[in-house]
Amino acid sequence: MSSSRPRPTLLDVAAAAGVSKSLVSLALRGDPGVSARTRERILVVADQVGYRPSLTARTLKQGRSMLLGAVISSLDNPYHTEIVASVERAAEDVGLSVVLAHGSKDRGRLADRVQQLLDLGVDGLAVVSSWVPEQVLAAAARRAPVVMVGRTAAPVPGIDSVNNDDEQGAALVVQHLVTRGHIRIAHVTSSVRPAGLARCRGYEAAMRRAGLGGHVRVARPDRAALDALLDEGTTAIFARNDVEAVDVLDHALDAGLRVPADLAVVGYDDTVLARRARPSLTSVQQQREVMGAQAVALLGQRLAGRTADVHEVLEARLVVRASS
Amino acid sequence: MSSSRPRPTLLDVAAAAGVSKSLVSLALRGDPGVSARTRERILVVADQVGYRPSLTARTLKQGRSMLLGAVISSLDNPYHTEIVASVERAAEDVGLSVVLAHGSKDRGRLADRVQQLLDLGVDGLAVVSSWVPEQVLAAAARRAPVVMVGRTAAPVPGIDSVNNDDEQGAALVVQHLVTRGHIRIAHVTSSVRPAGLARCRGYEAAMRRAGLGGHVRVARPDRAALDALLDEGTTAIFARNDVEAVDVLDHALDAGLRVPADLAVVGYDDTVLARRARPSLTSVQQQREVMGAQAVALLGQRLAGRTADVHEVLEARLVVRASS
DNA sequence: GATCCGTCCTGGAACGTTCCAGACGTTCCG
DNA sequence: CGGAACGTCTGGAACGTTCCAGGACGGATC
Repeated sequence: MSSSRPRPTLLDVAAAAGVSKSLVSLALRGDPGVSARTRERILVVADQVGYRPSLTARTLKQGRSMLLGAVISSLDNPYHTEIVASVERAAEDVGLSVVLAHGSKDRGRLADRVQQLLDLGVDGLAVVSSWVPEQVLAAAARRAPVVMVGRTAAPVPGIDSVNNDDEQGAALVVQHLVTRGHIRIAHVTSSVRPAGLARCRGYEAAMRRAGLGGHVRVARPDRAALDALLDEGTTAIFARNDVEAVDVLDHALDAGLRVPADLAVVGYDDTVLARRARPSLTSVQQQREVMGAQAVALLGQRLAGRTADVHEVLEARLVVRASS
Repeated sequence: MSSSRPRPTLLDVAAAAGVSKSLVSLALRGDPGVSARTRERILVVADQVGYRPSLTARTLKQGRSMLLGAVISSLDNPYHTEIVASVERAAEDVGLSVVLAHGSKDRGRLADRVQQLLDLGVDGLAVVSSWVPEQVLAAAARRAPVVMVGRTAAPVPGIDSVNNDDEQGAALVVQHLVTRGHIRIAHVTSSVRPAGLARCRGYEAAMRRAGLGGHVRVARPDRAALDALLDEGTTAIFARNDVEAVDVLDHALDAGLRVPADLAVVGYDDTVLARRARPSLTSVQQQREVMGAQAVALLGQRLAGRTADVHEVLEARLVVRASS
C-alpha cells in the first residue's frame, strides 16, 4: 500500500464540486469573495477527496516558500539544538516553517547544505554554526536573507547576526568569583574559534579591571596544564564552555579536591550538562529564546526590504549553582 | 544587498548562450545527445550568469523531489540525533538529501510536521520517534513510503521498520551481570513506551532463563524505590536507558556506595552520556550506522515498488565499561 | 539524385498552483 | 429605464523545469 494513485489536485476538487479550479483555490485560502454556501461545500468536498495543496506548485508560482532554512553544524551540541528549537518556535508564530540541514563541522558539507536549502527555495536562512565559509555566506546572502545566530564570527557584509555578549558573559564570571573571594582565577580553553577568543578577551579584561591582571592564567583543559595551575595555587577555574568545565571538574575530583571548597569551577552556555554535572555547574546563560525570536524578526525585516546590516548583541546572565 | 534581482533561469542561460532552453537543460544534466563543444559552452555561460536550477520547478515537473524527510521528536536526545545523522549519510550515498523536522513530544506538533514534509513533496519519510500517532503514520504511508527507525512501536500496516532487538539487548545485560556473579539484579524504568516495555520483558525472561526468576524486581528510578532495592540487597541495577542509569549512579554515589564494588549499574543506548559518566557506564549499543543504511534501503525498495511490509531487527551489543 | 540514418538541436505541452482580467446576474440609483 | 456597482464566479496565463515529438543538416547508401 505505497503511494499508488496520484494525489488529488485543485482540478479534481473542482470537478467533484462542480466549480472552477480558481474558485476552489480562493475558497481554500479563505478569500472573502466566495459565498459562504459554496465555500462550505468546497471545503467538504476537498476533505472528502483528501485534497492537500502542493507546496511545490505554490512556491513555484508565488516565488516564496514560507520556509526558513536552519543550518547547524552539530546535532549533538545541546547549545546549538536549543537555539534551533527557539528559531523554530519563533518562526511558527509568524506562519513560517523551518527545515533543518546539518553538516557536522565539515566546511564542504555545510556549504553543500546551504546550497541545498537555497535551491529548495527557502525564504531565509538562520545559520547556527561558525563553520560555514564566509564566502558561502556572502553568496547565500545574495539569494536570500541570512542571519547568524548564537555564533560569534567575523561580520560578513550583507548578513545580520544575533549573539550573546561573550566578553560581558566572561566578565560576569570573573566578577562572581571575585566576590566569592577568589584571586587566582584561571581560564581554561582549547578553542581558537571566535566565541572562545572573545570569552578569553573578556576574562583578561575583567581580571585587569579587578586589579588582578597579574593573576591572568590561560591554559588548555588537559591534566598536565590543570596540575600546573593547581600547583600555582589557583582556586577558581573559568572554562570556555560547559563541556570543558566538566572535564575540569572530573580532573579536580580525581585529584582529590573538593568542589567548590578547594576549587571553584564555572562553565559557559548553561547547557543540560551544567545542570546534570555533580556538583552542578555554575554557568553563563544566553537568552536562547530571545535569540530565536530576534533571528526570525531580522529575517522578516530583510524580506520587507531592509538592506543595512544589523547585529544584535544580547546580554548574558550568570546562573550560580553548586560548583562555585 | 539582499535578494534584489530575480535569479537566472534556463531561459536566461539559453539566451546568453544562443541556444534553446531545452538544450541547456539537456547539457546541464549531462545528456549524451549534446555535442561536447556546445555542452562546454553552455556550462561556462551557466556558471557566468550564476545559474542554479530551481528544485521547486524540477520537483513539480518530475513528481519526485529527491528529498527524504526525517521526523524526530527531540533534538536533545543524542540517541535520536545520531540515528538521524546515520540516515543522512546513507541517503547522501544514493543521491538523496534529508530535511529534518522536529516536534518535541507533542503529538499534534509531530503530526503537523509530518504533513508539512509530505506537502513539501518528500519522496520518503524516516520517523525517529515513537510519539507520532499511528493513524498519522498510516495516512502518511498512503502518500509516500514511511519507515520507523530505532523506535519500537506497534507495527502499523504499510510501514516498514528498522530496530534493535530490545529484548535481546536486555538479555545481554542480564547475562553479563550473572557472569559477574550478581544474583539480585533489578530493573529500573520509568517508561510505559514500547521500547521500555520490551527491555523490561527481555530482562524478566533472561532472569527466568538464568534461574533467577525469584529475584525479578522492577522499580522506578526515584530515590525511594532505589533505597528499597538496596535494602533488599540488590547488587546490580539495569536501567532502561543511559539517562536513568546516570540517575541511579548519582543516587548510589550520594548514598555512599562504591560503583561497581557495592553496586553495578548498566544502561542502554550507549549514548555520549555513558562514555562521560563517572564511572563510565556499561551500556547496550545499537548499530546506529547500520540502522540508517537499512532505513534508506527500505525506502528505496518501496519506491521501486515493494508493497509487503518489512521489519528489520538488528542485534544489540554490550559495551562493558567501568560501572559493572 | 533520391532516400535513409544519425547527430544535434528546437518548440510546445505539461506539472499544480496563483492571480489577473473579465463575465454574468442582480440590485440600486438617478 | 439605462447604467453603474456589487457579489460571485471563470478562463487563461504564468512560474521554471522536463520530456516528447519532431526538424535540420550532413553523410552514407542505393
